[in-house]
Amino acid sequence: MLVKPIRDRPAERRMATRLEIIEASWAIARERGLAELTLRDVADRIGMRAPSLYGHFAAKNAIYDAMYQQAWAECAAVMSAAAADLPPDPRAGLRKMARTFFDFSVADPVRHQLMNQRTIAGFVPSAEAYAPAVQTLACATAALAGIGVADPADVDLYVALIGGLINAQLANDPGGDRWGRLLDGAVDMFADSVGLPPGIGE
Amino acid sequence: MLVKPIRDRPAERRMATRLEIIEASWAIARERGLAELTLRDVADRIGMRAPSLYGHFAAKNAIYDAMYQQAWAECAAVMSAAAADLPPDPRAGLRKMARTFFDFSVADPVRHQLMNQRTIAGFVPSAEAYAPAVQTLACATAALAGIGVADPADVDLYVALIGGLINAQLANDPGGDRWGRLLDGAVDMFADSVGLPPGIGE
DNA sequence: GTCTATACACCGATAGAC
DNA sequence: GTCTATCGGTGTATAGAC
Repeated sequence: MLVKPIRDRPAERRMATRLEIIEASWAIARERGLAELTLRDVADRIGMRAPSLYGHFAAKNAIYDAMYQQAWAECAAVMSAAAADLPPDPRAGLRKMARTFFDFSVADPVRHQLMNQRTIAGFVPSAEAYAPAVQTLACATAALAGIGVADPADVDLYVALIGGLINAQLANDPGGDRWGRLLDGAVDMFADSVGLPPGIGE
Repeated sequence: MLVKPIRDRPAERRMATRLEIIEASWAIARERGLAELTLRDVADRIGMRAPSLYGHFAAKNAIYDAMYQQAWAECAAVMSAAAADLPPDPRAGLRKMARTFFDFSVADPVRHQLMNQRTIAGFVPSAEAYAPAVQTLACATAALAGIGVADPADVDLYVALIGGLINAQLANDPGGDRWGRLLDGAVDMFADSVGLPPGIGE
Protein backbone atom coordinates (compact mmCIF):
# COMPACT_ATOMS: atom_id res chain seq x y z
CA MET A 1 0.00 0.00 0.00
CA LEU A 2 1.18 3.45 -0.89
CA VAL A 3 2.00 5.80 1.93
CA LYS A 4 1.96 9.55 1.56
CA PRO A 5 5.55 10.82 1.59
CA ILE A 6 6.49 13.53 4.04
CA ARG A 7 7.62 15.82 1.25
CA ASP A 8 5.94 16.22 -2.10
CA ARG A 9 9.04 16.40 -4.28
CA PRO A 10 7.30 16.99 -7.63
CA ALA A 11 5.32 19.88 -6.14
CA GLU A 12 8.48 21.34 -4.69
CA ARG A 13 10.21 21.16 -8.05
CA ARG A 14 7.21 22.79 -9.71
CA MET A 15 7.22 25.67 -7.26
CA ALA A 16 10.96 26.08 -7.68
CA THR A 17 10.57 26.32 -11.46
CA ARG A 18 7.79 28.87 -11.03
CA LEU A 19 10.02 31.00 -8.84
CA GLU A 20 12.86 30.63 -11.33
CA ILE A 21 10.61 31.94 -14.11
CA ILE A 22 9.46 34.88 -11.98
CA GLU A 23 13.00 35.75 -10.95
CA ALA A 24 14.22 35.65 -14.55
CA SER A 25 11.29 37.87 -15.53
CA TRP A 26 12.22 40.47 -12.91
CA ALA A 27 15.80 40.47 -14.11
CA ILE A 28 14.83 41.01 -17.74
CA ALA A 29 12.22 43.61 -16.85
CA ARG A 30 14.80 45.57 -14.87
CA GLU A 31 17.33 45.33 -17.68
CA ARG A 32 15.17 46.08 -20.69
CA GLY A 33 11.92 47.47 -19.31
CA LEU A 34 8.70 45.94 -18.05
CA ALA A 35 6.88 46.07 -21.39
CA GLU A 36 9.88 44.68 -23.28
CA LEU A 37 9.65 41.35 -21.46
CA THR A 38 9.31 38.45 -23.92
CA LEU A 39 8.63 34.80 -23.25
CA ARG A 40 11.55 33.79 -25.46
CA ASP A 41 13.97 35.86 -23.37
CA VAL A 42 12.60 34.45 -20.13
CA ALA A 43 12.88 30.89 -21.46
CA ASP A 44 16.41 31.48 -22.77
CA ARG A 45 17.59 32.71 -19.39
CA ILE A 46 16.53 29.54 -17.60
CA GLY A 47 17.47 27.11 -20.39
CA MET A 48 13.98 26.43 -21.71
CA ARG A 49 11.99 26.94 -24.89
CA ALA A 50 9.28 29.55 -24.85
CA PRO A 51 6.27 27.18 -25.17
CA SER A 52 7.47 25.24 -22.12
CA LEU A 53 6.59 28.23 -19.95
CA TYR A 54 2.95 27.45 -20.65
CA GLY A 55 3.35 24.36 -18.48
CA HIS A 56 3.78 26.74 -15.53
CA PHE A 57 1.81 29.84 -16.48
CA ALA A 58 -1.37 29.99 -18.52
CA ALA A 59 -0.27 33.15 -20.35
CA LYS A 60 2.34 35.88 -20.32
CA ASN A 61 0.03 38.05 -18.24
CA ALA A 62 -0.08 35.29 -15.62
CA ILE A 63 3.64 35.90 -15.10
CA TYR A 64 2.97 39.61 -14.64
CA ASP A 65 0.22 38.61 -12.23
CA ALA A 66 2.60 36.53 -10.11
CA MET A 67 5.15 39.35 -10.13
CA TYR A 68 2.43 41.82 -9.10
CA GLN A 69 1.35 39.62 -6.19
CA GLN A 70 4.93 39.06 -5.07
CA ALA A 71 5.71 42.79 -5.18
CA TRP A 72 2.65 43.78 -3.15
CA ALA A 73 3.30 40.97 -0.66
CA GLU A 74 6.79 42.40 -0.10
CA CYS A 75 5.28 45.84 0.31
CA ALA A 76 2.71 44.55 2.79
CA ALA A 77 5.48 42.96 4.84
CA VAL A 78 7.60 46.12 4.85
CA MET A 79 4.68 48.38 5.69
CA SER A 80 3.26 46.18 8.44
CA ALA A 81 6.71 45.90 9.99
CA ALA A 82 6.93 49.69 10.00
CA ALA A 83 3.40 50.02 11.37
CA ALA A 84 4.17 47.59 14.18
CA ASP A 85 7.03 49.73 15.46
CA LEU A 86 5.85 53.32 15.22
CA PRO A 87 7.42 56.07 17.33
CA PRO A 88 5.11 57.56 19.97
CA ASP A 89 4.98 61.02 18.42
CA PRO A 90 2.11 61.13 15.88
CA ARG A 91 4.00 63.25 13.35
CA ALA A 92 7.06 61.02 13.56
CA GLY A 93 4.79 58.03 12.97
CA LEU A 94 3.26 59.69 9.94
CA ARG A 95 6.72 60.47 8.60
CA LYS A 96 7.92 56.91 9.15
CA MET A 97 4.98 55.41 7.25
CA ALA A 98 5.53 57.84 4.39
CA ARG A 99 9.29 57.36 4.27
CA THR A 100 8.97 53.58 4.33
CA PHE A 101 6.59 53.55 1.40
CA PHE A 102 8.56 56.21 -0.49
CA ASP A 103 11.85 54.35 -0.16
CA PHE A 104 10.26 51.03 -1.07
CA SER A 105 8.73 52.52 -4.21
CA VAL A 106 11.76 54.49 -5.37
CA ALA A 107 14.12 51.58 -4.78
CA ASP A 108 12.72 49.65 -7.77
CA PRO A 109 11.12 51.76 -10.52
CA VAL A 110 10.10 48.74 -12.59
CA ARG A 111 8.41 47.19 -9.58
CA HIS A 112 6.62 50.47 -8.88
CA GLN A 113 5.49 50.64 -12.50
CA LEU A 114 3.96 47.17 -12.29
CA MET A 115 2.38 47.80 -8.89
CA ASN A 116 0.93 51.26 -9.43
CA GLN A 117 0.51 52.00 -13.11
CA ARG A 118 -1.72 50.37 -15.68
CA THR A 119 1.05 50.07 -18.18
CA ILE A 120 0.86 46.51 -19.55
CA ALA A 121 -1.46 46.08 -22.50
CA GLY A 122 -4.11 43.59 -21.36
CA PHE A 123 -2.97 42.98 -17.81
CA VAL A 124 -5.47 43.30 -14.97
CA PRO A 125 -4.36 41.83 -11.65
CA SER A 126 -6.35 38.84 -10.45
CA ALA A 127 -8.21 38.86 -7.15
CA GLU A 128 -5.49 36.77 -5.48
CA ALA A 129 -2.75 39.04 -6.77
CA TYR A 130 -4.66 42.12 -5.69
CA ALA A 131 -5.26 40.84 -2.16
CA PRO A 132 -1.88 41.92 -0.68
CA ALA A 133 -2.40 45.38 -2.19
CA VAL A 134 -5.70 45.64 -0.35
CA GLN A 135 -4.02 44.32 2.77
CA THR A 136 -1.31 46.98 2.49
CA LEU A 137 -3.84 49.77 2.24
CA ALA A 138 -5.80 48.34 5.16
CA CYS A 139 -2.64 48.17 7.24
CA ALA A 140 -1.76 51.76 6.39
CA THR A 141 -5.29 52.93 7.08
CA ALA A 142 -5.25 51.25 10.50
CA ALA A 143 -1.88 52.79 11.31
CA LEU A 144 -3.13 56.25 10.33
CA ALA A 145 -6.23 55.75 12.47
CA GLY A 146 -4.00 54.86 15.41
CA ILE A 147 -2.02 58.03 14.83
CA GLY A 148 -5.17 60.11 14.81
CA VAL A 149 -6.00 60.36 11.11
CA ALA A 150 -9.35 58.60 10.83
CA ASP A 151 -11.34 60.62 8.29
CA PRO A 152 -11.35 58.67 5.00
CA ALA A 153 -10.95 61.93 3.07
CA ASP A 154 -7.78 62.66 5.03
CA VAL A 155 -6.46 59.19 4.26
CA ASP A 156 -7.19 59.75 0.57
CA LEU A 157 -5.32 63.05 0.67
CA TYR A 158 -2.36 61.44 2.45
CA VAL A 159 -2.21 58.64 -0.11
CA ALA A 160 -2.38 61.08 -3.02
CA LEU A 161 0.27 63.34 -1.49
CA ILE A 162 2.83 60.58 -0.90
CA GLY A 163 2.03 58.96 -4.24
CA GLY A 164 2.45 62.27 -6.02
CA LEU A 165 5.90 62.78 -4.52
CA ILE A 166 6.91 59.25 -5.53
CA ASN A 167 5.66 59.70 -9.09
CA ALA A 168 7.34 63.08 -9.46
CA GLN A 169 10.58 61.65 -8.11
CA LEU A 170 10.58 58.66 -10.45
CA ALA A 171 9.39 60.57 -13.50
CA ASN A 172 11.50 63.71 -13.26
CA ASP A 173 14.55 62.87 -11.19
CA PRO A 174 15.13 59.11 -11.17
CA GLY A 175 17.98 58.18 -8.89
CA GLY A 176 18.00 61.62 -7.28
CA ASP A 177 16.27 63.06 -4.22
CA ARG A 178 14.71 66.28 -5.48
CA TRP A 179 11.25 65.20 -4.30
CA GLY A 180 12.47 62.80 -1.63
CA ARG A 181 13.86 65.65 0.43
CA LEU A 182 10.45 67.33 0.34
CA LEU A 183 8.77 64.31 1.95
CA ASP A 184 9.14 65.21 5.62
CA GLY A 185 7.99 68.76 5.01
CA ALA A 186 5.02 67.50 3.03
CA VAL A 187 4.00 65.17 5.85
CA ASP A 188 4.18 68.05 8.33
CA MET A 189 2.09 70.19 6.01
CA PHE A 190 -0.48 67.40 6.00
CA ALA A 191 -0.27 66.99 9.78
CA ASP A 192 -0.92 70.70 10.23
CA SER A 193 -3.94 70.57 7.98
CA VAL A 194 -5.57 67.71 9.90
CA GLY A 195 -4.85 69.37 13.23
CA LEU A 196 -2.27 66.96 14.59
CA PRO A 197 -0.47 68.36 17.65
CA PRO A 198 3.03 69.68 16.94
CA GLY A 199 5.80 67.17 17.48
CA ILE A 200 8.21 66.98 20.37
CA GLY A 201 10.67 69.86 20.23
CA GLU A 202 9.00 71.60 17.32
CA MET B 1 8.16 81.49 -66.25
CA LEU B 2 6.78 79.73 -63.28
CA VAL B 3 5.21 81.80 -60.56
CA LYS B 4 4.92 80.65 -56.99
CA PRO B 5 1.26 79.94 -56.22
CA ILE B 6 -0.35 81.69 -53.29
CA ARG B 7 -1.26 78.39 -51.68
CA ASP B 8 0.88 75.31 -51.63
CA ARG B 9 -1.79 72.74 -52.34
CA PRO B 10 0.40 69.61 -52.09
CA ALA B 11 1.71 70.75 -48.71
CA GLU B 12 -1.83 71.44 -47.54
CA ARG B 13 -2.91 67.97 -48.57
CA ARG B 14 0.07 66.46 -46.81
CA MET B 15 -0.69 68.27 -43.59
CA ALA B 16 -4.35 67.30 -43.85
CA THR B 17 -3.41 63.64 -44.22
CA ARG B 18 -1.09 63.90 -41.23
CA LEU B 19 -3.89 65.35 -39.11
CA GLU B 20 -6.23 62.64 -40.35
CA ILE B 21 -3.79 59.97 -39.21
CA ILE B 22 -3.35 61.61 -35.81
CA GLU B 23 -7.10 62.01 -35.35
CA ALA B 24 -7.73 58.36 -36.25
CA SER B 25 -5.00 57.35 -33.82
CA TRP B 26 -6.63 59.29 -30.97
CA ALA B 27 -9.98 57.67 -31.73
CA ILE B 28 -8.56 54.15 -31.70
CA ALA B 29 -6.45 54.84 -28.60
CA ARG B 30 -9.53 56.08 -26.74
CA GLU B 31 -11.56 53.07 -27.86
CA ARG B 32 -9.09 50.27 -27.33
CA GLY B 33 -6.29 51.75 -25.24
CA LEU B 34 -3.13 53.66 -26.01
CA ALA B 35 -0.87 50.62 -26.19
CA GLU B 36 -3.34 48.67 -28.35
CA LEU B 37 -2.96 51.10 -31.23
CA THR B 38 -1.87 49.29 -34.40
CA LEU B 39 -0.85 50.76 -37.74
CA ARG B 40 -3.22 48.45 -39.59
CA ASP B 41 -6.18 49.75 -37.57
CA VAL B 42 -5.16 53.35 -38.15
CA ALA B 43 -4.75 52.74 -41.87
CA ASP B 44 -8.09 50.90 -42.09
CA ARG B 45 -9.92 53.81 -40.49
CA ILE B 46 -8.75 56.29 -43.09
CA GLY B 47 -8.90 53.93 -46.07
CA MET B 48 -5.22 53.20 -46.40
CA ARG B 49 -2.86 50.26 -46.11
CA ALA B 50 -0.52 50.12 -43.15
CA PRO B 51 2.76 50.65 -45.05
CA SER B 52 1.34 53.83 -46.59
CA LEU B 53 1.52 55.50 -43.20
CA TYR B 54 5.29 55.49 -43.57
CA GLY B 55 4.94 58.13 -46.24
CA HIS B 56 3.77 60.47 -43.48
CA PHE B 57 5.45 59.20 -40.32
CA ALA B 58 8.85 57.58 -40.04
CA ALA B 59 7.64 55.05 -37.47
CA LYS B 60 4.73 54.21 -35.21
CA ASN B 61 6.40 56.09 -32.36
CA ALA B 62 6.48 59.19 -34.57
CA ILE B 63 2.67 59.10 -34.48
CA TYR B 64 2.78 58.90 -30.67
CA ASP B 65 5.25 61.78 -30.81
CA ALA B 66 2.87 63.96 -32.83
CA MET B 67 0.01 63.07 -30.47
CA TYR B 68 2.21 63.92 -27.48
CA GLN B 69 3.11 67.31 -28.94
CA GLN B 70 -0.50 68.06 -29.82
CA ALA B 71 -1.72 67.15 -26.34
CA TRP B 72 0.85 69.31 -24.55
CA ALA B 73 0.19 72.19 -26.94
CA GLU B 74 -3.49 72.02 -25.96
CA CYS B 75 -2.49 71.93 -22.32
CA ALA B 76 -0.18 74.92 -22.75
CA ALA B 77 -3.01 76.87 -24.37
CA VAL B 78 -5.48 76.00 -21.61
CA MET B 79 -3.02 76.75 -18.82
CA SER B 80 -1.76 80.02 -20.26
CA ALA B 81 -5.35 81.16 -20.80
CA ALA B 82 -6.05 80.42 -17.13
CA ALA B 83 -2.83 82.12 -16.04
CA ALA B 84 -3.70 85.22 -18.04
CA ASP B 85 -6.97 85.69 -16.18
CA LEU B 86 -6.24 84.92 -12.54
CA PRO B 87 -8.44 86.24 -9.74
CA PRO B 88 -6.77 88.83 -7.49
CA ASP B 89 -6.86 86.65 -4.37
CA PRO B 90 -3.67 84.52 -4.26
CA ARG B 91 -5.41 81.42 -2.95
CA ALA B 92 -8.15 81.67 -5.53
CA GLY B 93 -5.45 81.96 -8.19
CA LEU B 94 -3.70 78.88 -6.87
CA ARG B 95 -6.99 77.01 -6.87
CA LYS B 96 -7.80 78.07 -10.43
CA MET B 97 -4.45 76.88 -11.75
CA ALA B 98 -4.87 73.55 -9.97
CA ARG B 99 -8.47 73.06 -11.05
CA THR B 100 -7.70 73.91 -14.66
CA PHE B 101 -4.92 71.33 -14.84
CA PHE B 102 -6.89 68.75 -12.88
CA ASP B 103 -9.94 69.02 -15.13
CA PHE B 104 -7.83 68.98 -18.28
CA SER B 105 -6.05 65.82 -17.14
CA VAL B 106 -9.08 63.92 -15.90
CA ALA B 107 -11.13 64.78 -18.98
CA ASP B 108 -9.08 62.42 -21.17
CA PRO B 109 -7.35 59.54 -19.38
CA VAL B 110 -5.67 58.25 -22.53
CA ARG B 111 -4.26 61.68 -23.25
CA HIS B 112 -3.03 61.93 -19.66
CA GLN B 113 -1.39 58.53 -19.97
CA LEU B 114 0.51 59.60 -23.07
CA MET B 115 1.47 62.97 -21.62
CA ASN B 116 2.51 61.95 -18.14
CA GLN B 117 3.37 58.28 -18.00
CA ARG B 118 6.16 56.36 -19.68
CA THR B 119 3.84 53.64 -20.85
CA ILE B 120 4.70 53.04 -24.53
CA ALA B 121 7.47 50.53 -25.12
CA GLY B 122 10.23 52.45 -26.92
CA PHE B 123 8.64 55.89 -27.04
CA VAL B 124 10.64 58.88 -25.86
CA PRO B 125 9.24 62.27 -26.87
CA SER B 126 11.39 64.26 -29.26
CA ALA B 127 12.74 67.68 -28.37
CA GLU B 128 10.09 69.40 -30.52
CA ALA B 129 7.28 67.37 -28.96
CA TYR B 130 8.61 68.05 -25.48
CA ALA B 131 8.82 71.81 -26.03
CA PRO B 132 5.16 72.62 -25.23
CA ALA B 133 5.46 70.55 -22.05
CA VAL B 134 8.40 72.70 -20.96
CA GLN B 135 6.44 75.78 -21.95
CA THR B 136 3.49 74.66 -19.83
CA LEU B 137 5.67 74.19 -16.77
CA ALA B 138 7.33 77.55 -17.36
CA CYS B 139 3.94 79.21 -17.65
CA ALA B 140 2.74 77.58 -14.43
CA THR B 141 5.96 78.47 -12.63
CA ALA B 142 5.62 82.11 -13.68
CA ALA B 143 2.01 82.18 -12.56
CA LEU B 144 2.93 80.72 -9.17
CA ALA B 145 5.71 83.29 -8.81
CA GLY B 146 3.19 86.04 -9.51
CA ILE B 147 0.94 84.62 -6.83
CA GLY B 148 3.77 84.60 -4.33
CA VAL B 149 5.10 81.05 -4.61
CA ALA B 150 8.65 81.54 -5.87
CA ASP B 151 10.73 78.93 -4.04
CA PRO B 152 11.48 76.10 -6.51
CA ALA B 153 10.97 73.56 -3.74
CA ASP B 154 7.47 74.92 -3.17
CA VAL B 155 6.73 74.69 -6.88
CA ASP B 156 7.94 71.08 -6.85
CA LEU B 157 5.68 70.31 -3.92
CA TYR B 158 2.70 71.97 -5.61
CA VAL B 159 3.30 70.01 -8.81
CA ALA B 160 3.61 66.72 -6.92
CA LEU B 161 0.49 67.44 -4.85
CA ILE B 162 -1.77 68.23 -7.82
CA GLY B 163 -0.27 65.39 -9.87
CA GLY B 164 -0.83 62.97 -7.01
CA LEU B 165 -4.51 63.89 -6.79
CA ILE B 166 -4.90 63.47 -10.56
CA ASN B 167 -3.19 60.08 -10.55
CA ALA B 168 -5.21 58.84 -7.59
CA GLN B 169 -8.43 60.01 -9.23
CA LEU B 170 -7.69 58.33 -12.55
CA ALA B 171 -6.29 55.14 -11.04
CA ASN B 172 -8.79 54.50 -8.26
CA ASP B 173 -12.00 56.29 -9.19
CA PRO B 174 -12.09 56.97 -12.93
CA GLY B 175 -15.12 59.01 -13.87
CA GLY B 176 -15.82 59.91 -10.24
CA ASP B 177 -14.76 62.82 -8.05
CA ARG B 178 -13.44 61.16 -4.89
CA TRP B 179 -10.10 62.98 -5.21
CA GLY B 180 -11.38 65.87 -7.28
CA ARG B 181 -13.42 67.15 -4.36
CA LEU B 182 -10.27 67.17 -2.21
CA LEU B 183 -8.49 69.52 -4.60
CA ASP B 184 -9.52 72.89 -3.15
CA GLY B 185 -8.74 71.74 0.38
CA ALA B 186 -5.38 70.43 -0.75
CA VAL B 187 -4.51 73.76 -2.35
CA ASP B 188 -5.45 75.59 0.83
CA MET B 189 -3.30 73.19 2.82
CA PHE B 190 -0.43 74.03 0.51
CA ALA B 191 -1.15 77.76 0.72
CA ASP B 192 -1.07 77.56 4.51
CA SER B 193 2.26 75.78 4.45
CA VAL B 194 3.93 78.41 2.27
CA GLY B 195 2.53 81.24 4.34
CA LEU B 196 0.10 82.70 1.83
CA PRO B 197 -2.32 85.20 3.43
CA PRO B 198 -5.81 83.82 4.05
CA GLY B 199 -8.27 84.49 1.27
CA ILE B 200 -11.08 87.02 1.27
CA GLY B 201 -13.84 85.99 3.65
CA GLU B 202 -11.95 83.08 5.16
C1' DG C 1 5.02 61.90 -54.94
C1' DT C 2 1.66 58.67 -53.00
C1' DC C 3 0.08 54.44 -52.23
C1' DT C 4 0.30 49.36 -52.70
C1' DA C 5 1.99 44.56 -52.57
C1' DT C 6 5.13 41.69 -50.77
C1' DA C 7 8.19 40.12 -47.47
C1' DC C 8 10.73 39.77 -43.10
C1' DA C 9 11.65 39.15 -38.16
C1' DC C 10 9.54 38.95 -33.99
C1' DC C 11 5.75 38.36 -30.84
C1' DG C 12 2.19 35.36 -27.86
C1' DA C 13 -0.08 31.23 -28.20
C1' DT C 14 -1.50 26.34 -29.64
C1' DA C 15 -1.06 21.32 -31.22
C1' DG C 16 0.95 17.19 -30.87
C1' DA C 17 5.05 14.02 -30.48
C1' DC C 18 8.26 12.11 -27.07
C1' DG D 1 7.11 18.44 -18.78
C1' DT D 2 9.46 19.75 -22.43
C1' DC D 3 10.16 19.69 -27.06
C1' DT D 4 9.41 20.98 -32.36
C1' DA D 5 6.49 23.02 -35.60
C1' DT D 6 3.38 26.30 -36.69
C1' DC D 7 -0.36 29.82 -36.47
C1' DG D 8 -2.12 34.62 -36.73
C1' DG D 9 -0.70 39.24 -35.76
C1' DT D 10 2.62 42.97 -35.15
C1' DG D 11 6.04 46.84 -36.76
C1' DT D 12 8.74 47.76 -40.48
C1' DA D 13 11.68 47.68 -44.96
C1' DT D 14 11.63 47.75 -49.83
C1' DA D 15 10.36 47.59 -54.69
C1' DG D 16 7.38 49.11 -57.90
C1' DA D 17 2.63 50.69 -59.82
C1' DC D 18 0.01 54.88 -60.96
